Amino acid sequence: MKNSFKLQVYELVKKIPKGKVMTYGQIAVLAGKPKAARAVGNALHKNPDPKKIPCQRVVNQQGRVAFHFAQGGEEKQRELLLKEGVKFKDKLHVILKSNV
DNA sequence: CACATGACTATCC
DNA sequence: TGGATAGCCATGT
Repeated sequence: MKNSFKLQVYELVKKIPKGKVMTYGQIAVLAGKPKAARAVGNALHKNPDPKKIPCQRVVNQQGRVAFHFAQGGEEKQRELLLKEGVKFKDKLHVILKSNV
């Protein structure tokens, strides 16, 4: 296994542009498995390179951030994302799309 | 190889 | 609208 599904997830996550966030489902689709959102989260859960993988830019369908389990400073990451241009609806909820 | 686990999503009540 | 349940997929033991 050289190109495991999770490896693709890492690549996709690392390719997330600054000031933007991706949902697990979206990443799963890009990886080729629209239903593998769980596997995506699992892949990030292993997170071999949390310093290189902006898992904080990866949120769930609700827009809820997941870095609660990531590098440990959720508030710090929140400010970091805010600096990048990511707007937060709430402390743990980012604005994915203005779908009102 | 089979079972158990997990940072999800969609559907139902 | 919100909580609970079921379904799907990959990884690790």
